[in-house]
Amino acid sequence: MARAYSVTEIETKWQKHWAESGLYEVDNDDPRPKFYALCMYPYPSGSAHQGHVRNYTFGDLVTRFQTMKGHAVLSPFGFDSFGLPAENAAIKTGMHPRVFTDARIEELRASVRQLGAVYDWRREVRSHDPRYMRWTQTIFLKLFEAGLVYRKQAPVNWCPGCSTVLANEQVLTDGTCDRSGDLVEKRDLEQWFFKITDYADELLEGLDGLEWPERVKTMQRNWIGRSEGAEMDLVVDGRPDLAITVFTTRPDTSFGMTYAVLAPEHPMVEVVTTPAQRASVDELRAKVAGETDIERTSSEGGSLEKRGAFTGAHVINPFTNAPVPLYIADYVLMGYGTGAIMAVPAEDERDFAFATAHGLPIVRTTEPRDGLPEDHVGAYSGDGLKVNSGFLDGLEVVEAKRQAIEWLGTEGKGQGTVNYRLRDWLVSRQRFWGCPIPVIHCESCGVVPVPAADLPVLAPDDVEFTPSGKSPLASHEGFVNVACPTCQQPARRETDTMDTFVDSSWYFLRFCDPFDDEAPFSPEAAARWMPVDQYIGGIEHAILHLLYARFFTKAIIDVGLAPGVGREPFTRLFTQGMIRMDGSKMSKSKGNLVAPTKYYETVGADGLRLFHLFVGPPADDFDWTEQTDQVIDGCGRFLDRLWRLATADHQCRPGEASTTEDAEVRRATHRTIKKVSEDMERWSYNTAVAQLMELVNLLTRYVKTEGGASQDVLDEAIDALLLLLAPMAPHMPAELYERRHGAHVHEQLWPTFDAALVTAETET
RNA sequence: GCCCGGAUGGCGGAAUCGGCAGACGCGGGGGCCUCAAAAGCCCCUGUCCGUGAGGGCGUGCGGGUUCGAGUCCCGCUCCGGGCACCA
Repeated sequence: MARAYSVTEIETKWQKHWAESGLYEVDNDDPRPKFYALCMYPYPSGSAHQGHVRNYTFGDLVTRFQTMKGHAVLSPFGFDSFGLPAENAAIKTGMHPRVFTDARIEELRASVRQLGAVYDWRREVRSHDPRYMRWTQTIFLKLFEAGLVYRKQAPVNWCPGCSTVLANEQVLTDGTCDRSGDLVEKRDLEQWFFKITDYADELLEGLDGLEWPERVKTMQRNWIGRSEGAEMDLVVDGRPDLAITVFTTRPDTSFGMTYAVLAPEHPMVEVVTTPAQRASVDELRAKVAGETDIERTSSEGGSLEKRGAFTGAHVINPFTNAPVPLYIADYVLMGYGTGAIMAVPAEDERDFAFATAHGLPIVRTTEPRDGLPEDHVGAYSGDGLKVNSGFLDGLEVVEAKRQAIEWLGTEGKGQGTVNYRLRDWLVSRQRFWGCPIPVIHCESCGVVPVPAADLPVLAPDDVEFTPSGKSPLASHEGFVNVACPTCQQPARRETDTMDTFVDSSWYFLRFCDPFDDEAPFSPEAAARWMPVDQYIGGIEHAILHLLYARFFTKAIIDVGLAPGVGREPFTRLFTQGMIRMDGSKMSKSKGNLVAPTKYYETVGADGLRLFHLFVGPPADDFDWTEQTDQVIDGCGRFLDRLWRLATADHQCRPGEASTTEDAEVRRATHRTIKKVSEDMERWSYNTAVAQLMELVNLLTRYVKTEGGASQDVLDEAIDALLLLLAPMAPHMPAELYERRHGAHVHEQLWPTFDAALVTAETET
């Protein structure tokens, strides 16, 4: 499309100006009130795609808007530059991951500049920079010394495609890897963990005070999965020395326990199974061992009879002293609670189904006040009064729970307890392109931290990237063999690297003080800028990154590295919608990217940015369709109309407003300032753009009025338009404002409106 | 199964606190300008009846509250997302 002005010339000119003027570089002693605006730092995958454009358009808008509102805005940029794609490229092409990554960073940085987005580039942080790695490793060791990092042998998620273990959070619901899509296997391996479970309660409670999308908070709550209940010991009948601990959220139903169940992997299975039942128990255990989690948890997992087996043993119900049979069943999971349950078929759906299939008794312990309906079948898990429950009879469920727990404590048979779905964070990865875990294994001294003076531990460059499925680090003798820092005897270096989510769990703190070479950051600098006032990113990080970063911030404070810093890092979170094309997410892997580049030549970065703001609510997904190019052209047309309006030689009357039309235009101008200001605060950019379009439409008619427009009224309106548009589509307003006033639009204060002019004329 | 969202013209969407439904844009139709086209400018564009003035209907479906409901309440349908043998 033909444009009213020279897009490329103007955009290049202003991008150069912003880079050179230092307007968006802020120092830590800046006297203005602070505002920390942050987009989630990207994995450098090459030139920016539409998802980036959308993200950085929002972020840049916030930065420029808050600057015009008089804030010192910290707006940094960096790169989450460790990760698997670079290593896979190395295996494929032989190119070192650093060379590959640095080139991708260069591309992304350039294309972000082309968008007209402004940052304090002096503060750039890259995960793989030794100056950053040093502090990632320092923090790791601080957490290690504080007991928040530990090593243990555990059944872990192994992704064959990535040749490494994964955190629970990286395994999708269907049991596949969130990166490669491969089916994840269980392997028993010695691995490194962060004790995120120590923070489960704080991570849960902290959510209440955050201005985050409700669904993100809900997802985190579900993921943490807190449930209150009780643990109690069930003594094995005839073996007073043996007891099985079970967890229940319904201790009030204990009198209705008619059997108990162990997870097939439970260590007690071996001990209690009678010779007569050995065969059927082993058969079920073998079946379960051969199944993936999906097969096991699928509801079509076979008939219920086949999914459980009697162990031959009985356990004593502590409330009734009666023995009940002990089963194993695949519906009880070793990974949750104690791996064993008391079964109350009358008040639990799964227990009911299992009891029915195995002919086990069902004893009701809760009656709703109005009784159960005649046709009621199955379990009843609602409120009511206790029956068949000894000393609990007649009590409400809540009170019965309390008294049952109290009784367990008095009798020494159990206690109230809380269980979480959240597991500790598995952070070790058997990969090369990540931050090395800075410890040394010594036969006599055990696990020895690398001394601070020797940090950072860097991976050697002379390694071979072969598709062997093994980390190049493990086979590099020069890297592995090292003297123990404590006893000087030959020792071996740890060859695992950290999950890249560790890097992204503290980068926002480093941005506050990125030049510090004495510490990860100075606590004063972090306290000055933190928390992030507006965090912007994709919904895909709702659990992983956002949960880890919250945990890390708290842990860093608790090990003494960040006194005075708030415990919640992100006050306000905005999650932008996805861009879809043909029904699936627009992404490099789907191969359905629409490169932004071609639009820079037609409608410019301004036009493309305006499109992303205008297309719909920022939080909603949108579909890239055949119509999209026409809408983008429409945004370019709007910019043209404004350009012509501001530059054409209109036949104007000099001086102030005098006609009805003048008054109407003045009112419209001030209403627009009010509306756009409000819309900016509430993330309603699509309506803000619409409001600007309305004013341009009105002015287009106004300059054609009989007798001419008032020069003052027109100037006021056009200046307002340029100021309001400046955070959204920054180049063109910068150019016009300079031509009109010889000043920089982004250095002006955000316009205010005259309250007397915005009250609509009342009609009945 | 449980928990969140959502459903408005041909399309994307607007209506912020219960007060003119459809702002703004795209698409479509007509006109001006032009030798012609592009660009630009102007007008129309929910739907049905009517030549017209005008009128009927209309925010997924069925009820309700209210002077007044896209918006609030009750009961559904469909779509999207999250969680899911979690004891």
